[in-house]
Order: sequence, then C-alpha cells, then structure tokens
Amino acid sequence: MSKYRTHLSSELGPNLDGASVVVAGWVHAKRDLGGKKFLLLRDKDGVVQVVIGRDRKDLVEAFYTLTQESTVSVVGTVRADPRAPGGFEIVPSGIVIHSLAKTPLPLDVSGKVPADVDTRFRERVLDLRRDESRAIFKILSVALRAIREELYGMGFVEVFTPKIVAAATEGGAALFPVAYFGREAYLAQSPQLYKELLAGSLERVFEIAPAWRAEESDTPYHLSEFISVDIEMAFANYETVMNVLERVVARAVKEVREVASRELKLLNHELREIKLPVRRITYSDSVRILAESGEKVEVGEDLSTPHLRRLSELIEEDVYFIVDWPDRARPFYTMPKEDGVFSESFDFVWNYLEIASGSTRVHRKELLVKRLEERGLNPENFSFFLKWFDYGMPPHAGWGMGLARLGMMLTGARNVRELTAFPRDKRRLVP
RNA sequence: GCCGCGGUAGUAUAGCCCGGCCUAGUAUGCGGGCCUGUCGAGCCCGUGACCCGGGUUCAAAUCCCGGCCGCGGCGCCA
Repeated sequence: MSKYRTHLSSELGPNLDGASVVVAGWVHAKRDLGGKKFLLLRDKDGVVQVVIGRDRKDLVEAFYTLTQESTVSVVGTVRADPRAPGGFEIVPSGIVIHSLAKTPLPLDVSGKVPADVDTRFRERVLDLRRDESRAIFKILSVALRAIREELYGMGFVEVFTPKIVAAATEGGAALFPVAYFGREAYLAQSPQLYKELLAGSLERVFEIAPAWRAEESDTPYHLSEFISVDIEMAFANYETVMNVLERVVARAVKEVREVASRELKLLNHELREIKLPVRRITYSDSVRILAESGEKVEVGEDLSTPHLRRLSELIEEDVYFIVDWPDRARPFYTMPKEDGVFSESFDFVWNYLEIASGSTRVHRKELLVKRLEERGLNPENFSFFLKWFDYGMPPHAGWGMGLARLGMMLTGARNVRELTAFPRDKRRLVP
C-alpha cells in the first residue's frame, strides 16, 4: 500500500461521494448485523463508518479478526447515504491490519464504562484515546498557542533557562538532586533567577518549560513535575505585568472559546469570557472580607484553598488578582512596599485556585543581599545571580503561571493530572 | 503527614449497615449463535471476581484487628 491514509475523518463528508480514499485509525466499535457489518473507525478527529456487505468474504474475515483498538487502514470509496452517521460511509475494497490489539482491553476507550482515576492513569495511553482526553489536550494546545501569540505581540521573546542548577535557588521548596559529574546538582524548581538575568538583556522574555518540586503535596493541583509559563519584563513593575497576565489569560480563553468550541461542548464545560480589567483586591481587603464573614484568618499568612473558595463567593468573582501580599510571605527577590510590611506582589486566582503569581523584583544588589540574610540564606550561594546586579540591572517584574492549573479552568477538569499526559507525583513514576 | 471514605470478574458497579436464602446480581468487554441500516444496535447462550494476613462464629464478601493500595479534604508547597 502506498499510503496509510489520504483523508482524516474530519476531511470527509457526503460531498466526496464516489471519491477513492484511504482512511486510517483505530477500531472504535464493530456492529455485526449478519448480512451487513459496520466497522467504526476512529482517528484523532472523529469516527467514520465502514460498511461491509456479505459478498466480500475477505473483508468479512478481516472484520471478524479485528479487535477493539486495533489499527487499520481502509481503502475504499466514499458513499453518500442518509442512513449513515454524518450522511456518508466508506465502502471498502481492502482492509489493512497494522496492529491487532489484545483483548480484553484494560480500559474502555469508547466511553461506555467509566474507570477510576487510578485505573485511568495506570492505563494512560488508552485513556488518552478517549474523546474527553483528546479534547482536553486540544484545548490546552489552543491555549498555549494563544499565550505565545499574545506574548509575541507584546514584544516578548521565548527563551530557555537551565534545568540543571547548582544551588537550591531560593532555599524554600524541596529539590530533586541529580548526579552531575561527581558534583551535586538539582532539577530547577523555577526559572526565576535566570529569567531575571535574561530580562537584563532581552528585556521581555518568556519561557514555557517544566519545573520540579520534591514536595509532599498530595492534592489534585500539585505535581512534582509541571509546566510553568513564566515571563520577566524589564522597566516594568507589578502593575505592568498584571496587565500582561490578564491579557494573556483573556486571550487564551477567547481562542479556546472560538477554536475549540466543539471540545468545550464535548466536555460539557461552559467557559465564560474574561472581561478586562480583571478585578484587583488587596490582600488586606481579602483578609478583612473573610474575617467579616466569620472566617478565621491569620493576618500575614498565605490564604488557604478553603479561604480562596470562600473569597471567590464573597466577592462574586471567578477571576481576580489578590495584590500587595505581606512581604514576609514572599521570596527574597520580591520588592517590598515603602511601608516595609507589604510587597509589590500578586496572585492571580481563578475560582479557588492560584493560577499564577508574580511581583516587582528587587533590582538593587544591597537590598537583595539584605533580604537573603533576613531569610537565613547565604548570599554567597547566590553569587552567580547577584554578580550581575553590579552591572546595570533594569527595574523589572514578572510572573509564573501553572499551565495545567490554567488548563483545569479552561476545560473544567478537576485534577491537574488530566492536563498532563504522563503525570509525575509522589506515587506515580510510570507510565 | 493528619482526617474521612473505599478496595467484589479486564473495566465499572449491586450486595456489606441487619453474617446463612451468594451456587455472589447487573452493565460493558470477551467467546458462540440469530439478524441487510446499525448509530451506546438488539435478542439468546456462555465466560470471568469478594486486596493480603489474623481473629470472632456452627457459618464471613458482610463483623473485629493489622497491613498494603486508592480516592476526597486538609497540611506541606514562592
């Protein structure tokens, strides 16, 4: 056979009546009516029906041989027929079996029988063939393209920072050690310090790349390996980069609504447009509102997930910024406000979830050194970073966004794992 | 790590509270049969399961203890 396929299911229709085509995909289902047999062939875009009559012994034999999820190419002609789903079907002249799937399948791909989350991730490759899974990754891809285009439009360039790093970049979170030619190194927990250095030359940079955290976190929105969307922008403060962020997110939502409406419908998810500007509410006001509603909130501490759920209800917003966080709850590179208590920082919250966080960064070396010391970190360990602040660092600001978390909100998924092809968490290392 | 809930054929579930009538029901898958327009095709026959260990009892899927595993919530986490 010269070609595995000439047309995708999405490229076929009754208008191609009589055309010779080759379709390829997976055996989605078989229906045997005796004298008439229907083979439903699924590809990345959908399902086409292949109809087999009694007369062709070889095709009937192939039909009986085929198992669910086997891969085949079907050579045949398109026939418009109102009785067929979509108004057309394929009348085959030949069936080429590429790979025969074992039975029974460890997971139902067709969607008739549900599976537990654990089973689904154990059988992830089959799970990824389900309509819902394919819809999720289509949406995520549309969002990624939108994010990139919006950032390019604002003059950002895409960069890559090292993922093998020498030191615990910021003290805090636990790192995965790696053996590096006899020296100790770690998987990067964030591109933070390197993207700042890059903003010191390219001015507007972004990176979409993995980050690793060896945390004990065991929730539906934490992974030990996740994709972080990061920007850093020179001659900007947190107000400027909040504007960038809301534009990026609003653009992603808009594109998904336009380009992936079919997928949203399939997922039964109503994605509402984001109206700009997104509301800004200060941390202090958030705490006050929560306290007034009877919540117990420790002033100065991070807000918990239940707090964010409650806050979203109270202020009646799906999407909002919490700005001006207490300085002591933020990392050393965050610019404090003049009062010394709060900081030029923000979280971007969607429903109950922190999607992104960012800040104005400190660009003066003395202040960075002071802040490292205040947090019990040794400035010498940060010399690879601090050195460059002697040579003209611009004022700058930036943010980092969890791609899968954004994806949850775009798709209505309840777990970041759904947005991750092969998630890595405390327990899962395979597949 | 803490709290709650759970673990029954390949998959998903019923049964468990109130032990015996469970030879463990159903759906889907799988095997076989019927059917020339199915579209979650239908109908008939068949196939296959109580997480592991201990205990209570005449009797345990069911009650108790321990373990392992999972899910949800929280915590941890820039």
